[in-house]
Amino acid sequence: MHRPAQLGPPPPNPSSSYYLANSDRRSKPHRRQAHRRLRRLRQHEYTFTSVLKACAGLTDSVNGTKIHGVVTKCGYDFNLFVRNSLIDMYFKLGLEAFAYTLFDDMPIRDVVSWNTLVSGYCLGGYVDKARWVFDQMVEKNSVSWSTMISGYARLGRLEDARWLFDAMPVRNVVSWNAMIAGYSQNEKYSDAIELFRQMQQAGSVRPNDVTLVSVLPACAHLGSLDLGKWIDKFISRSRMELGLFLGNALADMYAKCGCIAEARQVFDQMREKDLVSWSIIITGSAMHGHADEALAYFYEMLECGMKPNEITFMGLLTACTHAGLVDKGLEYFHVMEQDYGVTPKVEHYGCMVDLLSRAGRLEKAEDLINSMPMKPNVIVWGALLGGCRIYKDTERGERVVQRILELDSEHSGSYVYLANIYASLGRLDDAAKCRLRMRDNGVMKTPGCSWIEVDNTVYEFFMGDKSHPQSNKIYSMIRELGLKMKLAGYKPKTDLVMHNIDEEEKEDALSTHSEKLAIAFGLISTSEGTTIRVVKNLRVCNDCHEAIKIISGIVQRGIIVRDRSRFHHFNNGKCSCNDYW
DNA sequence: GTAGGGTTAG
Repeated sequence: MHRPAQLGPPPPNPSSSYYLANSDRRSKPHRRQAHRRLRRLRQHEYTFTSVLKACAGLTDSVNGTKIHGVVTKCGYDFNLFVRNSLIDMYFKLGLEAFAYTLFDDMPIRDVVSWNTLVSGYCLGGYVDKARWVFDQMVEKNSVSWSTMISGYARLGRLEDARWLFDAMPVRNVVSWNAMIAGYSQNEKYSDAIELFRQMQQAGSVRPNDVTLVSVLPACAHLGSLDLGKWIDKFISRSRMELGLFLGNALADMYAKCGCIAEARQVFDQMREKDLVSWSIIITGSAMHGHADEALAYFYEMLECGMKPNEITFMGLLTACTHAGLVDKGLEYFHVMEQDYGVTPKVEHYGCMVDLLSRAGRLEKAEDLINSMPMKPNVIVWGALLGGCRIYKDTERGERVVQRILELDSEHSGSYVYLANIYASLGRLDDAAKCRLRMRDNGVMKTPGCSWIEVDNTVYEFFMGDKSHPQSNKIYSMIRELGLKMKLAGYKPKTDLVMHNIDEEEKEDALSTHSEKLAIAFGLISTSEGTTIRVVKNLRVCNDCHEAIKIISGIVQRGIIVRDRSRFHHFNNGKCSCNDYW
């Protein structure tokens, strides 16, 4: 690739591949000669186009421009294929001006040329321009449609994407993949899964590895283990190769659905592993609280000659956080830049503040924030606020709240925290004022929401939700459990609930938290002994954590809850996090 | 064999 001069002298007039095909039919030797010339031409074409493609993929603008020079010198720059590749390369290198000039100078243009232009506009973020060109195109093929669809999807304009998807005459795998990936990458996970189901119902197109790589993250986020397992079987059934992307996506799905053992199995099974694979298995172990394994994987990875990046260190630091390994965490934090050349980002500082705050070292956490080379964000301060809440350091907490509200006047957690502190200090007027201010500013608390999958369907529950058709049964299950739990000595931890309601209402509010509803639904709709798996969008509250521990003992079932930051495996009245989270 | 679809953290 770096010595394109070796290509040898070009055929006399390479841009004339069109006439070559129809000329020189006078005699056999002539025809043979022409044939040979054509073949040589194609060979050069092929070499140029694939080298240009490589430059585009590697974003290697130095070699890209060099090869453009060679192409011109050999007289190939008006060859249709080569010209298309050149334009595409320049778009992908971000050198739009070159691409436009080349496009304008084309003697002939085909669908591919126009598709390249549309794709180039999309890459530059000019979707509306792309759409204008697309609408003008007389001849369109499925590539044109898919290009437009993913152009919209990349910018989050899913409705426009979907409109085109529905409008296109013939859909192939790539069109389906583009739309599914669009949903998946814009966090519309249920839509991604729904469309995947429609794809199978349509039956005309068989999903390929790319389809699955787009659906698996959706399963991972929603905790849709049934579908994930089905995909795993589908992979072995159709003898698909477990390549890097597919293996990574599958392992991550298992890890995020609470099956760390299966994740490890997939990981071990993969013949090739890259940095992403290692990061997945390290982060996965961390989420399950298996800090030792996360660290072991880290060292194994180093032995394989992999260089850790910022994501790898996020995994390591969260592993330390969830296991309370403060000193280890500090050690890695210091070493990451010195020994591995990975500069800590805000996220890493956030992780460290979290680690220190949870361990009760609030002073040190605050010092760390003040020593940050960049501006601390709401997440970093929020981690400290969490510590203040656990260790009831109200003085520091108030100070932190001020800083948070300076950054984000709509930070709901701060208002709730402040109101609760005032209330617990008996300053009910201040508490009321705080809540009023919250309402006046239009601050909305993120509603707690839990998902559970039963019979291939993911059900969603909000706090106090009564929209489920089996609502009555769910609530009587909760009442029944409540009685048994009281007998087992459980007392609701009402101190973190809003203070403007009385004790009985507080208990009620607690008992209808979304995770409890989901668990109750799981209990009535699955057979005895089945493990219950719930995913929650926020962190599990203290009371729910206690309650679920007891429930797991009463019903003799494993209950696995994934909250915003980690996994809790409840069994026989205990939780895998050892109450440290 | 020039154009379109893909995994990890926050």
